[in-house]
Amino acid sequence: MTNREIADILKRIGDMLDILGENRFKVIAYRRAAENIMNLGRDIREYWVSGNLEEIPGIGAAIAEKIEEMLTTGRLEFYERLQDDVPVGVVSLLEIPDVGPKTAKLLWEELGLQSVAEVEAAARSGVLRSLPGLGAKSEAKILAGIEAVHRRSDRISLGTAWPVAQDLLQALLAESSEIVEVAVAGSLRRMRSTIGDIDLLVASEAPAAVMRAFAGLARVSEVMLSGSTKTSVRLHNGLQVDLRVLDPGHWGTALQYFTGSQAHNVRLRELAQKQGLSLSEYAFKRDDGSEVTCAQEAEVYQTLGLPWIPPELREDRGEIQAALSGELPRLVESQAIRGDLHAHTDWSDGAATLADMAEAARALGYQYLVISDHTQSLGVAQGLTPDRLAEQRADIDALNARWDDFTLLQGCELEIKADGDLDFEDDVLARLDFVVASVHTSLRQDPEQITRRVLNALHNPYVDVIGHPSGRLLGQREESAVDLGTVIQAAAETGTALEVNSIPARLDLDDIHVRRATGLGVKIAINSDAHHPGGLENLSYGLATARRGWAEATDVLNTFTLDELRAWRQTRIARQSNA
DNA sequence: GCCGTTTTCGGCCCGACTGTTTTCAGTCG
Repeated sequence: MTNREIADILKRIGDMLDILGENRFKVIAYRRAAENIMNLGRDIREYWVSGNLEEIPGIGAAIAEKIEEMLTTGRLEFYERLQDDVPVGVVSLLEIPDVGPKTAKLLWEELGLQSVAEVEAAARSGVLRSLPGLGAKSEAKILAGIEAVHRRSDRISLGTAWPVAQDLLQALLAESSEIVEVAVAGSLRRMRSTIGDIDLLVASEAPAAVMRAFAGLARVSEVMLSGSTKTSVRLHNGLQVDLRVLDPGHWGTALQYFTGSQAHNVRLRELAQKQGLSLSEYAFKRDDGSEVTCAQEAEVYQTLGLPWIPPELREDRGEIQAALSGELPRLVESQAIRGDLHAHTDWSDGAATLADMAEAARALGYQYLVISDHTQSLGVAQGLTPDRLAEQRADIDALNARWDDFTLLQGCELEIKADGDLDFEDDVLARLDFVVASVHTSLRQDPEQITRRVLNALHNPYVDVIGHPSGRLLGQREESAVDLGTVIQAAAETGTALEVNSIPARLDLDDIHVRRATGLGVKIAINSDAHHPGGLENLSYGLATARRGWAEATDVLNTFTLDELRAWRQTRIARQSNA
């Protein structure tokens, strides 16, 4: 069983116990364990084999025993027995917004409903309103929630949400003069790869006026909810946006709170409690009722004796412990990026010329740009033959005479073919300045096969980086079956770098595997994979993903100067060729 | 069910909003 399968079962156990009305801390324990397993970045079997399951945060003797049973037998008796008490179909009712454990239990016990479809039918026929505690409004709300489920209101990508949020902030500032501070909060500020809804935060002395202005923005199609501190709207494009407006004096606690994550906040509040403080989005309260307010976010952490923690780290993945012991990473920043190692031109499937891509990279302040057009076997992308590659080299050399502060490097995005062979012979690769090798075809191979392909590329001394290693396309395609744990191990041995591809639908490697890779000394390359000049700017999303993976500048290949980059490649080729 | 710069037992975050409520439960983040 995979990490995800085990985590899914533990999470569902949490849901079942919740519906049964079990001790809520037991429920939280199962959910926390599931979350931490999803965050591992390595196969849970490794912990099991070495007898270290209980080293995973949130996993104690009881859950460790259950994991062991699942890994040994592929089943879990406890889970199967629970299904006699709560059918899995009842758990699925929790997917409906505004239906929680109590309502799910009610619908099941009173009406025998065990699927979203059955609840929908019951709601339409008007029987839900007869249940104790439910009325006509609740019935309508449940129906609306089910329609939202049907619309498959999937999470949207970071690259979609970020510009929308910036636009909304600008529009809000233009509409209202009563705004003291504005910020993006929530998972968007933490730069998660996908976003459920956009959270905006405003500090103002006139909240009602600000919220009226917000509800009146042209992009807003519907006001879903409005209270004295919070307004939720739906935009014409279907996105949900929550706006909170708070007093400027409470800005620090509010920004901290609404940035989350929820799990991070819970940890922080537990820490506060140990210090005799109660933390809310408004203030710290002491037992005697006196308050400590924070106008700046850093003051919140300072009050608890912590350094400020960057939003990208706030996922309860050990950041508070690291902050307590003074071991927070010094995350890589955009100024440290000296170049981009993966970009396409009209020589293959890009939209722009070599010169246009180069000038765009130079305008970003880069020292170098690697042109990595596709190679011959990727026909759909007009992949280059060795001959075409030689012609391109002449053009690149000619262009390089233009600048003394910038260098265009010739690379390629080398096909790792379905049988594991590479698309060029070594003598062709040796003439290039840089090589990114990627899988684009036969992504549905079984784990052994596709992992062997990537390992083969890793062991070629001329391959510098493995491009978008998992092959995922967020919301469209699951990652391939490639065993990233094995790939990362091998990269640590060969000295090959792994890419964090910055295309918003990819963000691949993801944050969890970045952390695992850098922890083993593997260099990562944060690349735009741009197919037009504007695409270079997507690199900020890859950078954020790397930061979420605790990456420091020294972990990132493209913080190197051009000389360092060349030396790195030469040294690695020499070492790997002798190995 | 997990966990420990007070604890191996007794804790485990905090508030807004909604609906069906005569004082609060449920859900959400």
